[in-house]
Amino acid sequence: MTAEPLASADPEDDVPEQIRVRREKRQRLLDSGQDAYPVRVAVSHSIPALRAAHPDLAPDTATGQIVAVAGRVIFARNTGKLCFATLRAGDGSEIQAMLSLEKVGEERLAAWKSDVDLGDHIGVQGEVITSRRGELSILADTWQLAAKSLRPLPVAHKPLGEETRVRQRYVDLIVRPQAREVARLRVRTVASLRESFIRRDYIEVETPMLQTMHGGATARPFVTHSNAFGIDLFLRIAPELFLKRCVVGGIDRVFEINRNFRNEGADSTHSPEFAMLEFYEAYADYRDMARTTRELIQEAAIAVHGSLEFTLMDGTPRDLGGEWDEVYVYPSVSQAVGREITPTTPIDELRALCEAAGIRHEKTWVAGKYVEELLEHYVVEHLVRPTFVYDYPEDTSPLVRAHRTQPGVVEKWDLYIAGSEQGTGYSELVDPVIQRERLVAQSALKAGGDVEAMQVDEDFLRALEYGMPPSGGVGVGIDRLLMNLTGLGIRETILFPLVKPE
RNA sequence: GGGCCGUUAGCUCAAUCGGCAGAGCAGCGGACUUUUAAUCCGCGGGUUGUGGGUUCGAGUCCCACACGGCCCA
Repeated sequence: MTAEPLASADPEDDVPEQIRVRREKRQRLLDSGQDAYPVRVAVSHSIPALRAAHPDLAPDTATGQIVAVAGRVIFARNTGKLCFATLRAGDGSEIQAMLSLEKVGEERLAAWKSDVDLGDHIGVQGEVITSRRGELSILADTWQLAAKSLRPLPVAHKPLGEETRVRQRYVDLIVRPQAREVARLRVRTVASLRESFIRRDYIEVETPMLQTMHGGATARPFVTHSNAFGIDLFLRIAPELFLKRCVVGGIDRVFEINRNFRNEGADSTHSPEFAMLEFYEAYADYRDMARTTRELIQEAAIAVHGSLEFTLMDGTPRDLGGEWDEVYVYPSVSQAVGREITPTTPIDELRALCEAAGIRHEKTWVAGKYVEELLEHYVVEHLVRPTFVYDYPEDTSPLVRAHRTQPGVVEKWDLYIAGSEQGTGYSELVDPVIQRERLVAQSALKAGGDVEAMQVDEDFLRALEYGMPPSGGVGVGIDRLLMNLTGLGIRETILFPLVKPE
């Protein structure tokens, strides 16, 4: 991949000065028989390993240990006969390289000054020492370029603009230690979830991302096309219907952590593609699932912060400890509006309450939708501690089982942390006849133009007809969970969020 | 979808009433054997998001578009 760029595509004189200078340095190296991108550079120790091996050497110590290390030059201070450079490794750890005239000789010192720029990867071999100021350093006997950087790094001490951070995450990762930390935090969170599931005898599965029917949630899907089958396919909006097929098949405890795609707006809390955890457990109900969900999140918090009480990156304290609060939809709305609201409250009355509260509404709404909006307006925004909100209206939850004692209510909870939705859990609807009725009703909405309504998935219904054991199911947004564990925006927790092309 | 704000050097940002487009860092040349955002001397670096318009003169005013941010729906 060494082809010269087309002159017309990238005229040499139309390139910023600093890039031109670096290209010239690369060419000069190649012309003199050196390699700007060698296939291999000797490394005997990682930077973090050396740091760990020498935690507190006294200033001006010579260890006698000869090592070879490599890293990216993120800082350089050249003096006449002694040069300093800070090398950074991928994990963010740093070590200083010192290049002296005495050790490397006149030619290599001059080459260092003329060839090496901030951002270059280099390798140095030499003795592990500490400088007079006590900085752990490699006093180089030799050095070589490991990879030439053709673009200047941004200023290390001014925060990079948000758009550049998102569009050029690789640069963000180079210059901002916190960006790398977030990437590692995500892995720790997901690993903790997996470990928690394994301890509970759950099995992880991967179900289709490309689906012939979209279902399992109400959301507008992305549509794509299969040339082989000659049909349109949907990118999944949820794995739910396949995970339930698993439970029918006898995978009694099943979970999946994977991407969902929803063809909807993108803002500071929504991404068109997002990571989702769903899990299902046979012979559990929604209360069992709430307990498991709390434990999973608490275990993740311990894995990430070492404690259930921690401070977010923006300084806000958060406490996920103990049992979590519980509230109930109809009683809490009743209390907020000052009169009893039930599943039989006339829709006109609910609409009037919404109007009185200044809630925007639409004529097509079912009664339960008004109740949920009142809930959101009066109750949810004030939930600070983690809270399970129980027992939702039946007409807004087509896949959920009816409450075992209360008519018009389903066995569903939403989990809120600091006022934002973190997850949802159900006692699943497993009666195939009722499920069919609900899906048929959904498809009628779809025929009426509702792009978010579900389709009648005959194969899913057939699976249910074989008999699905009573089960609980939960969905937890992974990106949301990371936001709740860190205080970051969604564009920070997702490494490469979707952005419009430049 | 609507409203408001923004887009200037590699990066972060200035530029008064419409009057020579600037700073810090980074870069280039020079000095310096213990620096930590080194210091000192000198020097370059711009299609001011794109396209129109007004004007003797536009980064600045007007229109359209693109991208981004905030608020509303």
